[in-house]
Amino acid sequence: MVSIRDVAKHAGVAISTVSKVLNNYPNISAETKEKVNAAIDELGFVPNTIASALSSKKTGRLALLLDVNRHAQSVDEIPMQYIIGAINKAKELGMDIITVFFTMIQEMNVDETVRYFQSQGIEGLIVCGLSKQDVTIRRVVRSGRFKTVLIDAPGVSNDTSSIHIDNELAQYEVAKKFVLESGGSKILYIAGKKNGYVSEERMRGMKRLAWELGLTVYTRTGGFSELEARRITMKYAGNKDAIICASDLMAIGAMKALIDMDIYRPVCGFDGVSLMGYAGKQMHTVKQDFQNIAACAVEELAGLIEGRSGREVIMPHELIRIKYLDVIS
Amino acid sequence: MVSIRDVAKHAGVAISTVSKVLNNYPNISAETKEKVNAAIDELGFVPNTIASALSSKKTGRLALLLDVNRHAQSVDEIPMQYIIGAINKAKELGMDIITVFFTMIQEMNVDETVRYFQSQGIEGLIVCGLSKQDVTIRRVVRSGRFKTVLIDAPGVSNDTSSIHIDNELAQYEVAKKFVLESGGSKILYIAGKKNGYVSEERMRGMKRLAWELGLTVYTRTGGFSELEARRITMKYAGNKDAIICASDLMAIGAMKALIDMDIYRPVCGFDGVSLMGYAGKQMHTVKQDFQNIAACAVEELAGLIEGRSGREVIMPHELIRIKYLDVIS
DNA sequence: CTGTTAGCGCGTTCAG
DNA sequence: CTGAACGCGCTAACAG
Repeated sequence: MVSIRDVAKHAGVAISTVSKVLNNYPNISAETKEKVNAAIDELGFVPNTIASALSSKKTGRLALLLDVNRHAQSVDEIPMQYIIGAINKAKELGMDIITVFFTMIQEMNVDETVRYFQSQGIEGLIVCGLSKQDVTIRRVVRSGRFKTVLIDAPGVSNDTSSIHIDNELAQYEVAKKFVLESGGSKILYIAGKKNGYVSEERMRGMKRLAWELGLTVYTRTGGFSELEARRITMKYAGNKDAIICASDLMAIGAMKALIDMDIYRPVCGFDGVSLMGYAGKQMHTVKQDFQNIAACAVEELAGLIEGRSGREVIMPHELIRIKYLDVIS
Repeated sequence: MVSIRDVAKHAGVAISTVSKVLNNYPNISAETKEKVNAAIDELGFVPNTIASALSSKKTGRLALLLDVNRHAQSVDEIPMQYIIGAINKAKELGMDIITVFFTMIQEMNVDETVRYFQSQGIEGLIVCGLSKQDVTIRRVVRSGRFKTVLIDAPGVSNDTSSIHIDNELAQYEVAKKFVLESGGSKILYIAGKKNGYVSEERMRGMKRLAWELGLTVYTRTGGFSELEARRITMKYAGNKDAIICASDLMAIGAMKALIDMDIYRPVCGFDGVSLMGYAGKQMHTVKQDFQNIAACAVEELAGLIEGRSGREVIMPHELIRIKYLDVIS
């Protein structure tokens, strides 16, 4: 392995000079800079991130915490989009990301988790979809030992930012468009989780609309589960005019139930996952750009690490209509 | 940050002794081991992986190379399953994984890629679904600088293992069961990619069956694309008895085409993705356990790193029938 | 069985 | 503007 020392020797300068060239320090003559770069090229020198991290105490390593059930044959489109967005942006910024699942952390206590990240040289955390019962993670975040960006969860502090779309507004908007278009006033609203942050916000949006349009809204929580949404629809959709769901997956469940019940009711979703297309239906929904959200989270985290203060970032959303052909074409 | 030195002082032993305790070296008396462990607990010491890696030259870092189009609203179930399986196993073995996408590497040349991995202290690569035109990655692998496990691609050497199901057999089996059950002898076979490894193997299985049962098989390559499979089906399915696809995604495309054409033909898939359930159809297919395959790949890679020689590992597959309710229940 | 001594490859003063 | 020297936290021979 060719090291910085070899480069220095080859270029006829001191090690520190090479280091300075590498890290773009000022006060290096263009001439020596050239010499050094030439030597680097000739020797095929590769700066060793590990040594650099040890010495500088800056690792540039982030952890992306995701909530996926490892055994379920679940539909993991959203986590995957987060991963893609985060990794690409991290690469761009010269950082690297390790992906961690909530399930792994659930097997550890706060201390172990902190130690795990610490020993790995993790400087920052991006936590996706934290809910109120994820106490361990919550405490890890609050320990303040890591800069953190929370996606879809509140919590801003000096070293914690929060990033999400305006869930209340989005739910309000999409539901309004949907209701005005499909008519009807007796609505079945299948919400997310009780105590879920985004769920509550979306619920508020729904309530606001109900008040505004004088709708009768019957609400149940489906836990973002397709199956549960299906059950709820079976049970309560019969005497309603339309169904509004707090996620696309639940909307699919609702649609399946309607098919089984052999009745038609318009359905409205939320998230804009491409999976919807496979359900073969046309539907109003809110589209979130998960990749972009994750990318912004990485940038935000880089900012926190560099010393900026935490803040709340609201991402844009879009109202769309997913159609059968959207996926295929 | 409390370091190994502090622990040593606190326990009244030498630094190296602590190190030995940490790494479970032999020849340490139970007594001093206790002392050291006590000190570790009291001080809340966290071994620094980075320093350890620098010193020992063993990083325990693997890269998982995945082929996902970053911009496509693609269906990423399979990559996600690989990620989950690999990460969980890696954690279990005390290694860590960074995920890398083919697209990132395509922007680099061989040298840059090797350097990138080297500088990150990557010791091993798990490459999923390498195809013949991925020349850069191919060369990186052949450079022999990294231990490598190839999932779904051939190539065994001293420091390279290959791991995959028996594609020929699986295609043969599922197609046979499918054909015998649904009847008919004029088959449209939508293969994967020309020059794709798994594609060719599956094709061989199909040919063997055709020969054995005296089937007439009309073959087109759909490039594992849903849209392409759809086009092919539109064009050629009319005068066939059944359609066999080299992937579930293409099977979905075929089904959609059949719906559009308003004709019925039985369809057979391959992979066993849960996504199939959303298409709302019942279908024969081959089920692969992607999580398990990835987990085995990690283990295999760990073995290679420890000095074992490369080899070929054949994973089991299953013949299943995906039904409408499989996903939901 | 334990302690001493060298580094691993790099970043960073601080003299020159 | 440059270079010598030290140390990051740990592992790995070697002595004892």
